[in-house]
Amino acid sequence: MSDTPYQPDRIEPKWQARWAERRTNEPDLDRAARPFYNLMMFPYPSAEGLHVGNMFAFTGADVYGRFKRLQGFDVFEPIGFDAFGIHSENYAIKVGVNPAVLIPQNIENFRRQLKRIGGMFDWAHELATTDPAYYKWTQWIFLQFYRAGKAYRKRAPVNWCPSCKTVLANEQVEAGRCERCGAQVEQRFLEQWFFRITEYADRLLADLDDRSKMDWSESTTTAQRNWLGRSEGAEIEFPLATGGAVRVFTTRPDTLFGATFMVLAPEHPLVVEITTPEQRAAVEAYRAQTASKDLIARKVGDRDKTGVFTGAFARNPGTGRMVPVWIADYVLMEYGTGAIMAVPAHDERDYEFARRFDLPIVDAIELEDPADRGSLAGVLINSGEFSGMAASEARGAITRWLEAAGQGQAVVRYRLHDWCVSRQRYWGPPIPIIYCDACGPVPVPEEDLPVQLPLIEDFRPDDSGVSPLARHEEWYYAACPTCGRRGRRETDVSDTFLDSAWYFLRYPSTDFDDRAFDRARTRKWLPVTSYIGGNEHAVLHLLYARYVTMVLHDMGYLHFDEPFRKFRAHGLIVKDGAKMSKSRGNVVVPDEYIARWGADTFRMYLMFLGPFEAGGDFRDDGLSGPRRFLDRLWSLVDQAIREDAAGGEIQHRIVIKWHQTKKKVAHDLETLNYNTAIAALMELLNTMREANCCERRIVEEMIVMIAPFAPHFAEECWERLGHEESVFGACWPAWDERLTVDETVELAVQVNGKTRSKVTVHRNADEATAVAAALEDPVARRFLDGRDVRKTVFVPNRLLNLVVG
RNA sequence: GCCCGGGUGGCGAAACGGCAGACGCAUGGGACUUAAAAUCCCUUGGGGCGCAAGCCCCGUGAGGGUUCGAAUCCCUCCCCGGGCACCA
Repeated sequence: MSDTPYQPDRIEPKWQARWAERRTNEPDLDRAARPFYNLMMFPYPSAEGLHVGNMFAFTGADVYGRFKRLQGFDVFEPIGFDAFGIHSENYAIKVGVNPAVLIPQNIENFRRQLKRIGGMFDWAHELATTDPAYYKWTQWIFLQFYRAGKAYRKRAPVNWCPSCKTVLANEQVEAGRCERCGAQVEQRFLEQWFFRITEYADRLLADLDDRSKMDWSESTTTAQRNWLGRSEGAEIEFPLATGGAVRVFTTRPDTLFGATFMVLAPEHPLVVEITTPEQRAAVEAYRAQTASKDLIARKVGDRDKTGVFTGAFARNPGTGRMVPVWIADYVLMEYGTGAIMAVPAHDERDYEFARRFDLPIVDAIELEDPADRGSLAGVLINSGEFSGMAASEARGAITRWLEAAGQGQAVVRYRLHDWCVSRQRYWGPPIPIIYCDACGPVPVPEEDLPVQLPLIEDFRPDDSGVSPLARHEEWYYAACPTCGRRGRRETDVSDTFLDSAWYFLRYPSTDFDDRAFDRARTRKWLPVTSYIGGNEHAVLHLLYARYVTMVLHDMGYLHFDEPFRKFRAHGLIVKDGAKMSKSRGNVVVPDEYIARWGADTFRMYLMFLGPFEAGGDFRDDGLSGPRRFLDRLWSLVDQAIREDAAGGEIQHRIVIKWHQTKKKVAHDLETLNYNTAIAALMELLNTMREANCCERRIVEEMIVMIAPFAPHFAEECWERLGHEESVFGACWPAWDERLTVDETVELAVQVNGKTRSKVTVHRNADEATAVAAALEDPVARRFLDGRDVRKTVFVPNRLLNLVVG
């Protein structure tokens, strides 16, 4: 009889259609017995379509979900689209088509691609952040924050292009210039909305160490810790000669006696007050110069120290001496108190500044290594009563001394800033606030949500200096919800990161339009069981999602305060050793590969090319290996059906390999070591072929084990093997622990640490038995060369090391 | 500058401190073919000895260290990728 060849073109559409028809991938969200929420970071639907990096990430997450399903969990694997934001808006501006028209086309294309790779997505719960039914609730969340006092308005700098007369996002500033017109970008101050995330800094930090709440990749928690940037130190008052005082923050109170001058941020409010008349002109000029630099240039630009003396002096509370007060742009208003005590002897930046302006440098610590100015170690000198004390001890001692004198206190600072959620853009959810001349800012009543983003023809920013939304008068003017008089809508939209900070809460409840998340559904499915995504979101997205969850928990909406029980970051895919980019011309277009090889082979290859959490190198010539494997496995299924060899005697070594493989594949899937799981399956197949074995029990279990990687292939083989139900209704094969080990083992025999021979002994043979076997082995004897064995090192079932003199 | 990853055959990569190079790609050779493709079998880290079975030496970015034993642990350094970046 002639066998059917493996034809992915035929079976992949067949199974995709059947999954949709039979709702194979839609768990019963209300009655699931063993819920498992398998989440992956939803994509931004670009015009280019899914790239190979997305495919890699989604496939890896899908493999895990399918594995959990085979282990008997009710897996909910939703997908959606993060479709608002600057990328879409810029692209829309470039091609001159409204994003509201473009985005649905892109989503349609993404949906097609996601179906094509065979993801186990529950399409019944798809969402898009641009859908009014979704952003209604994004706006609702904003209002909850506003009511709870967690959203507030403040003036904050933005990048301003004086030529285009518009606000620029950081991405639109290139080397200090507007990416469109090339004009020098400036800072402008606008009233913007902020979320008080800093209030939660200590909790966001503390949970990172709580394994019961967060099983996360170490690299990700480290990134968050650094971003939160906790530092312990002191605030110290330096009394001004003219009255009042400058408060500084320092992490090094032990260096107080070395503070020979002070520096304020140029925008520090005290500057105007303290500047002497002689210095006024210079100070004003410097302040103007700083303001003209854009936000990025100031931070990243050239680091030559600049600054101006204010003419004022303040008293160092340690030494009692008067020190000059300067302003300089290396001191940032948004950190600490916006002012520092400068200790040039023990801080690299202060040192540079002192050298540049010829300011005094006084050692406060005897350094062991004078080159290492910032060292925390050493003994205090020139420090009055503290001289002779270890620096580590002095940090607390000087702080306590200042506290007693009412001139300072211990404080903890974070580098985390409050979250600016305002965007002066078109393509986002309008912030649901109406400004009324009589009542001030008034929240839009919840029953009036969503505040729909109007479809306007001219969505581009123009030189009028106002948001495109403000030009749309019938939208812009709205009745004040409090007094009914004519008010103006907020024209800022909210940050895309707010959309993505809660989407996982929405998925299980997309079928409810009267609540953001249903209480029972949420209780059943959340927090998320497993979350997989890129480490590029290690800080912003993951931190904002944690924060929003915590706030909603504290308001009583959620029963948990950490959203992602387990998080794993996938690696990066490069092509032929280099990062993919259009300019290099090495971008992999996944559709072409899928068309040529089939989705299953493509998935297998992506999972095989390297460890999932490390990523790997995509090579065109790598796909043939996994494809050959599937072809051979297909033939083995044919053979199993043809010969119907079931229940017969199986060679012992095959039995061992079989059970070892089941154990290893399960373990490797759990730890996301997909590449070695596939290798183990290849080994088992090779063993079967060598022995010409097509035992049905083994073949069937191989099909179940390959199913997470090659779901269409597995379904088709499963059907051909006579099963009517989906292979995903099967159970993950159990293994017998006793059969994963052989009764005899090969022991490596080393002489003086070098492997020289092998001996076969019984499993768990003791040392005496092993030594006896080794001493009889001719090869080992040759190396012993008649010398006495002085010592032996024995590792049961592994090796024996004979040490001779 | 700081913080994370990495550096192993021709290539992608394996390896609880215990036989380095599993698995795959690509080589080279052979079988089957009129032929090619596909398929199947064998070969393949480098160097050396041997007619042969086989044997020896070297080898995981560099240099030190710990250990009976190091790709793996420790120290110093070099290179690559990613992130943060004047955070007091």
